[in-house]
Amino acid sequence: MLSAAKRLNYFPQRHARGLASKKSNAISIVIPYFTNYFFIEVLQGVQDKAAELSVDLMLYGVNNPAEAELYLRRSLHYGHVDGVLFFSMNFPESCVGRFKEMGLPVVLVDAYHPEFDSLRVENREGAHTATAHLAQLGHRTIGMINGHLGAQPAQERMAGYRDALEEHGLDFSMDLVKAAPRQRLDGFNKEWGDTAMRALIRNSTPANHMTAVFVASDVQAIGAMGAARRMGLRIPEDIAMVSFDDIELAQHFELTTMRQPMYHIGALALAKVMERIDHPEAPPSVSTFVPELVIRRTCGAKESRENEMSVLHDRIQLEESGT
Amino acid sequence: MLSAAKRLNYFPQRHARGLASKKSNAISIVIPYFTNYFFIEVLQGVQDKAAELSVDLMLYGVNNPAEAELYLRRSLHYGHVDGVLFFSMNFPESCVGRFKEMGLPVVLVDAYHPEFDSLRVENREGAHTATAHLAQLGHRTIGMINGHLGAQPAQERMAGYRDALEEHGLDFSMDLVKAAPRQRLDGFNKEWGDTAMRALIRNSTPANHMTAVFVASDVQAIGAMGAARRMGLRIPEDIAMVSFDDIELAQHFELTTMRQPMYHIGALALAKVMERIDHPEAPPSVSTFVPELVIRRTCGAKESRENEMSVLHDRIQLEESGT
DNA sequence: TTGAAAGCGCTAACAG
DNA sequence: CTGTTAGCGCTTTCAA
Repeated sequence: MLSAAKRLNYFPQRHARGLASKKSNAISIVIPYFTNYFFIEVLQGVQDKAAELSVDLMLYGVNNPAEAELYLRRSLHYGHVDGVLFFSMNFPESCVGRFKEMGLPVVLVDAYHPEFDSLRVENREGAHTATAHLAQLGHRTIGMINGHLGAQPAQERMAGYRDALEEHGLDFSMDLVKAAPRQRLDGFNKEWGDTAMRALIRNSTPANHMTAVFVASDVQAIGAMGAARRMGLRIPEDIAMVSFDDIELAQHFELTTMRQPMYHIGALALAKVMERIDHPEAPPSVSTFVPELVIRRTCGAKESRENEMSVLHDRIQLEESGT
Repeated sequence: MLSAAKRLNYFPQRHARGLASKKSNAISIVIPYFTNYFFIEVLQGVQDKAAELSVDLMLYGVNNPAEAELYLRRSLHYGHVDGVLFFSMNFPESCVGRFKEMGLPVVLVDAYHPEFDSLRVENREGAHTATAHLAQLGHRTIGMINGHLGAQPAQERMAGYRDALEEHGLDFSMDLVKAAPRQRLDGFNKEWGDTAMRALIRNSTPANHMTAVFVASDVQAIGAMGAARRMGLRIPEDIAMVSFDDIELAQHFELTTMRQPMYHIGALALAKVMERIDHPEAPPSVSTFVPELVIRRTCGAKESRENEMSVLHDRIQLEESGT
């Protein structure tokens, strides 16, 4: 007879069920700066996948590194979450052991640790492609606007930039690289793009005339374009530019940029934790996304084969590697 | 002796505590389109306040009206949440009774219902101010680019637009209003801004020449500016424009716009649910924010007294009204 | 197969 | 004031 009552408008009580079954059907997501357009688009992917699988999402936005650790510990101890998605930050070494002991699944997004599943973007390769594109267009003095070097993506993108310069026999010099100081969003914001661009333009001498710049993110590129305009320089005629991310706005600004399948990354990240929950013993897997060059106006390459017509064709390499 | 063990690295188990105490220390937030810049900024406020008060946030992004109701019911039945923040949608009448019965606190943001706490933005008054500003600048034919009329803010903003026209002895005509069809983000997106602007410009005749437009949101305004530029019209010289929201990007585009204190709204919303949890019997309260005109470039008013210098001075009227 | 009983780890109410 | 105990509403296990 109880089952009869259950049939109609009955929902299990979450805490009771959680206590008894030791499962919560929720995932916590620890993410920096979700005010950043990049993360928004990733979040959308996570959210849609979560809805599809009916898992609840606990949102922890972290505004500084200390908070990240706090939220991780909370996710652990509360035991209220079946897994965690950890975004774009260095996973604190101090937490590795505890997560392993408790068997709490973690998937790192845009980050890496040998002990956990991860979902990486080939920042280095992407930056290389971007810079090489500029070099192939004939530019000999290519600057770079970067984020704070404490951020892993910033380091990787600089490495790729450097690779490309070397490959094309161009000199690398920190005079041409404007890395952000520690600041809001690790410098991945319009303001730093603006400031850095002005500095780059001021530094440019007739002897060493900068004609192109690789910008580590689209948001910075937007700021940089503003700065160039105000200083009377045209993009791409005076300074060619390629950036990174391909956020929604990139199209509006006609940015040539390295596309990251953000929505897709988010969705896959969620799918991965769920998978890991079901198969705790599988060896850590790493999925790698390689960003794609999308040619629009800012790079000055008129002839564009891929251009807007390019279908979003995520080249995903999935390599499962044993422990 | 147990208390000794508790002292060191002990965290209560969430579900056990929840079961026993019937409290979860979590709030669910039901929000549409969080991919919209407006909501992002609000969310940031909610999140920061939540961190401050150590409450957890369950994120439910709704992509269509049916989902909203689903998530509400889930929040209710699961009993896993101490309150809910409901954003910018019509609160389903079918849920009112159940929330009241269960005594689950709700606060509506940018929405209204007599039974619940709410936190409203004076859309109508804001739209009025925006349109009146244009009229005072001498414009006689002022168009409007709006979102989908099913959305409450869209209706209210149109009403305010209409008020201002009447007040200045100008004719209201649906020929001058481009309301979005039902679509992504209720038409509050760049694409609709673009489309609507083109339509408005095409419709403009020498006899009835549109010289200004009130745009219901900044994002749409960005699209609209693109359209105008492509059609060879200058903003503000050929078409003056004022929009709504004052998202971060508004500054970059030099939009004259109605500022809403989004971060503040988010933070206050969270504070309100917490307050309501502690005082379930207090009569529903409604807090009203009135948007402020921020004069930048797009309206063509060269002389700007307020301008960028205007301090963010949220005029908040708090009127507590009995049931 | 179906139904009763024993916890899950806490909090709250109660007794000492 | 401190220590003990009875549930909270489920799932799981075990007996019928």
